[in-house]
Amino acid sequence: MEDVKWLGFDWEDRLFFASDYFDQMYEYAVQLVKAGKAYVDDLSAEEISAYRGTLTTPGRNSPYRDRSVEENLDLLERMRKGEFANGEKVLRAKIDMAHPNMNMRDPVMYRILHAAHHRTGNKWCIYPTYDWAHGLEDSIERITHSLCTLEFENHRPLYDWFLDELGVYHPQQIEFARLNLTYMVMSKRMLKELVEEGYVRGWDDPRLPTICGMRRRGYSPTAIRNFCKRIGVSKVNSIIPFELLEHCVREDLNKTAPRFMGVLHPLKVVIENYPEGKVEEMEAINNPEDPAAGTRKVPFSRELYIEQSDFMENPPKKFYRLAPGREVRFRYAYFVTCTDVIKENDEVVELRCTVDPETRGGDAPDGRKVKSTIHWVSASHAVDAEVRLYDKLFTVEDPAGRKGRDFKEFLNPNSLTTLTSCKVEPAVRNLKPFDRFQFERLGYFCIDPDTTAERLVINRTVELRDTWAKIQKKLKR
RNA sequence: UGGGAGAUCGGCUAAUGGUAGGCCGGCAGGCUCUGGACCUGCUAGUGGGGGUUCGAAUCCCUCUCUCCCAGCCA
Repeated sequence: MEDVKWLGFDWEDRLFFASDYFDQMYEYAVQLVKAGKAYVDDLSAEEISAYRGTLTTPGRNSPYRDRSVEENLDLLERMRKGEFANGEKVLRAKIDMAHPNMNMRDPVMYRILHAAHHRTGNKWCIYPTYDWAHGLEDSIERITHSLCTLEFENHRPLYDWFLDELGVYHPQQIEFARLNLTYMVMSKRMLKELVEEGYVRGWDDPRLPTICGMRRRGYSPTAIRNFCKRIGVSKVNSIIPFELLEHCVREDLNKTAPRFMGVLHPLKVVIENYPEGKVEEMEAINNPEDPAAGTRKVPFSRELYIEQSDFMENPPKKFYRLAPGREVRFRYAYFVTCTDVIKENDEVVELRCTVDPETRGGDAPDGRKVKSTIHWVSASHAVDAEVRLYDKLFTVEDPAGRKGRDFKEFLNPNSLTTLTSCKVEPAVRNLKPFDRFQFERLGYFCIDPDTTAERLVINRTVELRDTWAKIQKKLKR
């Protein structure tokens, strides 16, 4: 309920429980028995199943089907009173054991369950089945339309039958296709399995399509609602590309998320012509899409970190970022030229660079241009953070639809990557759990509730669209 | 093989007898202190066959394919 509210819905004082209608439902059952439309059956569950027939062959009548109204009334009353054990008797609708729709072959209405109910306690030991209760709740609440998913289409004739036989207010049941996402499972049963067997960290694991999971991942209510609007509602069984959801998330977050700088895979940079101990506060725009978001100060100093992937010693043609001898812009700071590369065992461990003091703020007075702008953080001011990167939970588009295969076979072993040596600008430390923001050039992120005074934990919601990654793929081909 | 439901660009979705449109993706270009965002253009579809009609995605017939149903689950 909390999740639904977070999504932006409010049912005001209209929170209803089926169990509030148990008395009324029982009265309705008595009414059907009196009309000769329901009977108490002594058959066991297995026997009922055997008597039901199959999809292509009709069922047989139960030997108890023709009990008198008086006997049925008496038996039902004694079921309610608790005179029988679980499974000993059921109340069934008397419809047609040869009906082509299996749901119409004398469906069970009440079964005996000696169990406490979370709202009615021990008042009842017989409980209505879904098919029996569903239409009654809708009718009692006088709703106009009852929406449900496609698999209940076969149940609509029964929904209609109960209401018509009772002669009560008759809402209309309308079915629609459930939402499916690529590389995901959506069924409660499967999600429960993932949670309970520890394949994910809980119902709010950011890899799950649960509302609390998406919230923890950093998806906004607006994004989720826009997504739902965009995909529409229909009766066609379809699978929506996960990428469309991500698109909607980016679309909203681009407009609303404040920007920060953070380095996921740090590479140390020393600015040789920048004095030791000097610190400058560079002015940065919080959100270029929203001038009202204002600006902030970001400290710049002699020792910085940049992203490892923003430097290449031997850059290919279309690589615009930092390389030996090349000048790029450090966002909101200076034009920086790489003068030297320090390596240990063939691995680049540090860059020596120089700044052009004339370019403070990020523009050259002589009008010269650079091919790219990269992000950075000041080494001495940086805050350490753990960043969790999420990838698709499954390796195939439709893990639930692989006939004869367990969906868990397709779990992506790399759906979670934890980075522990990330360096982020100091202002990020002021954010609260669930706050959403962008690390410039990297993607959208949010503060994970695992964050404590000692530990900053950040979830990556979704990457920015990455044109460079696309070019790289092309180059490989 | 009984019953129910469905089929429109690569994906999703509009058009209910009158110009097959939108979004996402993809491709090409523009712009840019985020290779982001934004802007422009292009791409591409009515499952097959027959019929009714001046005119069919839409109505009729037929075929094909897909999904759901044999819980005292929901």
